[in-house]
Amino acid sequence: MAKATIKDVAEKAGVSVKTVSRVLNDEPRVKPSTKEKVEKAVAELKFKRNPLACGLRSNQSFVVTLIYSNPNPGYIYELQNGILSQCSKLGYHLQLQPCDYKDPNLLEIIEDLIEHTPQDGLLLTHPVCDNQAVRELLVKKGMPFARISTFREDKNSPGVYCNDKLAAIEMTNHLISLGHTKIAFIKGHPDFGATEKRYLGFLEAMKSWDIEVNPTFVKEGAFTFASGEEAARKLLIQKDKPTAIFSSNDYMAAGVLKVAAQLGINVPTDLSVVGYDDTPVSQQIWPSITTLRQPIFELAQTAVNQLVKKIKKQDISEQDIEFKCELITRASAGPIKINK
Amino acid sequence: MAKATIKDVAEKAGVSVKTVSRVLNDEPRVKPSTKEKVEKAVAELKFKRNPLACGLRSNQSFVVTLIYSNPNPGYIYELQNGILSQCSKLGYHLQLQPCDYKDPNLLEIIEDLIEHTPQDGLLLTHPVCDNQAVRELLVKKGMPFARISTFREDKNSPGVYCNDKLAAIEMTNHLISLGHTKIAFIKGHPDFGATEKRYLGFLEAMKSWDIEVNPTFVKEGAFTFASGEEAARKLLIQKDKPTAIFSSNDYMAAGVLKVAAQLGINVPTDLSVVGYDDTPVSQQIWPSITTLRQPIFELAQTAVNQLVKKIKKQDISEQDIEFKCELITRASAGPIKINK
DNA sequence: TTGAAAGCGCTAACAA
DNA sequence: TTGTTAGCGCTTTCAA
Repeated sequence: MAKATIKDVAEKAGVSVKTVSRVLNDEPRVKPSTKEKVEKAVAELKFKRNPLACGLRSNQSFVVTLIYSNPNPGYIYELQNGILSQCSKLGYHLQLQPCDYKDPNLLEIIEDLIEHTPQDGLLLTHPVCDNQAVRELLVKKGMPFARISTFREDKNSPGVYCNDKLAAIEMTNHLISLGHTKIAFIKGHPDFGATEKRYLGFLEAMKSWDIEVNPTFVKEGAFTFASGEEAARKLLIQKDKPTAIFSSNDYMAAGVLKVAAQLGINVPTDLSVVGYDDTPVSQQIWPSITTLRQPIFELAQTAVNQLVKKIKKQDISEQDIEFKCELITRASAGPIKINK
Repeated sequence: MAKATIKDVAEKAGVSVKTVSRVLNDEPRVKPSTKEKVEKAVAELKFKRNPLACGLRSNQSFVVTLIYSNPNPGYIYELQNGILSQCSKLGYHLQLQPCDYKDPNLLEIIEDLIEHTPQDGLLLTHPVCDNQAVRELLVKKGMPFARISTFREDKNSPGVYCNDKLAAIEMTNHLISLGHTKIAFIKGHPDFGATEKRYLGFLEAMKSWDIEVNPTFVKEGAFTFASGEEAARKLLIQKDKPTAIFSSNDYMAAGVLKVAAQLGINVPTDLSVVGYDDTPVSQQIWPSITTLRQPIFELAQTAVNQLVKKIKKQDISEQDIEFKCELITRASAGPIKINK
C-alpha cells in the first residue's frame, strides 16, 4: 500500500490539489461543502501530509530543538515529557541538543546547529538561556526561542520560570513555623541563577520574622551530594549548631543526611533538613526529604506554547510567565525539640 | 545571507549539480581532481545539504525513533546520550516516543507512528522490544529496528543486551567472598525479563558454592522503593535473619536501607545490602550502595550502529551483542561479622 | 472560491 | 567520468 498523496485526495474529492492544500492548512475562503468533501477523502484514504515535503516547500520543519546542559536526569526527563506532550498537540517534533554550558565553543555549536539543521525554534533551559551571547546570536539570526527556568528577563524572547525566591520564603516560613530559629542555609552553585534567588528568599523570610541569620550558618555549596556533605560537616561540628538546615537542592540535602547519620544526629528529632527540586532521591532516602517541587511538566508545556506563538508571529500576551513551587512535606523536617 | 544550495556549489566548482551530489554521497566514479574542487567549494560556501530535500527525494529521513516505556529517568537519560552521540556521528537524528508498555493501544500507536512520521528505523527498549506483536508488526511493515536491553532473541532484528545472569552471579559471589551465606534475594517486577535472569544468576551462584537458599529469604518485589521496603520488613523481622540482601535494583535496595535504619540494624556491619543498575540514588544515599552498572551509553551506541546497518541493508555480523555489567563496590556491603 | 503552473533542494534514471 | 532531465509531495504565486 503506497501512501496516499495529496493528489490522490484531490482526485477522490474531485477538486484540485490546491484546494486540498487549503483545507489542510485551514485557510479561509473554502466553501464549507468543498471542505467537507475533502475532509471525507482525507479520512477515507487515511491521508497524512508528508512533513518533509511541507517543510521543503514552505521552509518550515515543525521541529523545535531543546538545548540543555543540566546534570539532573530527573529534571530533563520530566521536561522532555512536558515538551513532547505539547509538541504532539501542536504538530511539532522535538530534537535534542545536549551541551556543556561552559564549553568555550558553545556559541559556534549553536550557530552551526541553527545554520544547518532545519528547525523552527529553540527551547533553552538554564543556564544556557541566561547566556547573553547566545541570546544575542539567536536574535541576530532571527531564530525564535523560548527560555525555560530562566533568571534573566529578555524583551526579545518569551520565558517561563518558577518563583524561586517565593518558594524559598515559603520553605523558610515552614521551618520557622515548626519552631526553628537557628536555621542554616547551604547555597547552590554560583553559576546558576537559582542559587541567588533561593538564598534571597531565605534571607527575606528570616528578616520578616526578625530572626537574625548567623553568618556561620551560611555555607557555599555546588548542588552536589559531596558539597552538601562538606557544608554539613562544617555546620554540625560547630559548638552552636543549627536545628534546621535548608539545602538549595535535594542532592545536597542527601549529603547532609549522610553526615547527620554519621555524627549520630537524628533527623528530624535533633535536626530538620529540607531540600529543593523534588528530585527522585528525596523519596528514595530515609528520612524522605521535605522539599519544593517545580511544576516542570507544566513549565515545559507552556514554554512550547510560547515558542510556537513566537514561531507563528502571534501575539505573546505575557513575555515571562511565572509558576509557583509546591511545598512537599516529608519526614526530614519536624518541630523543634522543646527540652533541648 | 541565504543558505548555499547544491546549485551554488556546482557553479562555484564549475561542475554540474549531479557531480556535486555524487561527491556528497561518496559515490564511486568521480575523478579525484573533480572531487577536490567540489569539496573546496563546499567548504568555502559552508554548504550543508538540506536534509528535508534529501529525505523527500530519496525517501529517507535520517531519523530514528526511540520507543521507551521505562520509569527510570537516569536510564533513559544515559540511553539518549549514547544514542545521540552515535547518531550525530552517522548523520542521524533522534525522535522520541515515550509510551506505556501496558497500553492496550500500543500496537496502534506504533502503527500510526510508522505510517505517518518519516523515519528510517526504530530503537526499542525493554520491555517494549520483548513484545512479540510489536516485533511482528514492524517486520510486516518492513520497518528496520534494533532491540536494547532485550531478553528475547529474534532472528529478524539485531539487539544489544547486558548479561544479567552473569552479573548476578558476580554479585552473589562477591557477597559470598565477604563471608555471607545467609543471603536474601528480592526479585523485580515479573513483567521485566531482567527479573528472572537476575534471580537465576543468584541461584546459580549459590548452587555453585553449595549454599542452600532459604525459601523464606526470597521475596517478590516490583522494582519500587516501597516494594523493597515491604520485602525488607518481612525479611528482617524473621527470627533467622539474613546477613546480606541482594535487591534486584537500587530503588528496592534504598527501601531496604530505610527499614534497616528503622529497625536499628547497622549497614554494613550487621547487614550487607546490594543493588543493581547504579541508579543515581545509589551514590546519594548513606551508606552508598554496592551495585552493578550496565554500560548503557555503549549499549546505546552499539544499538544505533546495528540499526543503521539494518537500515542500509548491510551485513550484521552478530545479531545479538552482549555486554557485561561492572561491579561497583560502595559502602553498603562488607565482610560478615565474626562474633555474631 | 478555485485552479494551473512553478519550484523548494535534492537525487534517480538515463544519456553522453 | 560527467551532465541532463524529471520529479519526490507539497505550498506559493498568480490567474480565473
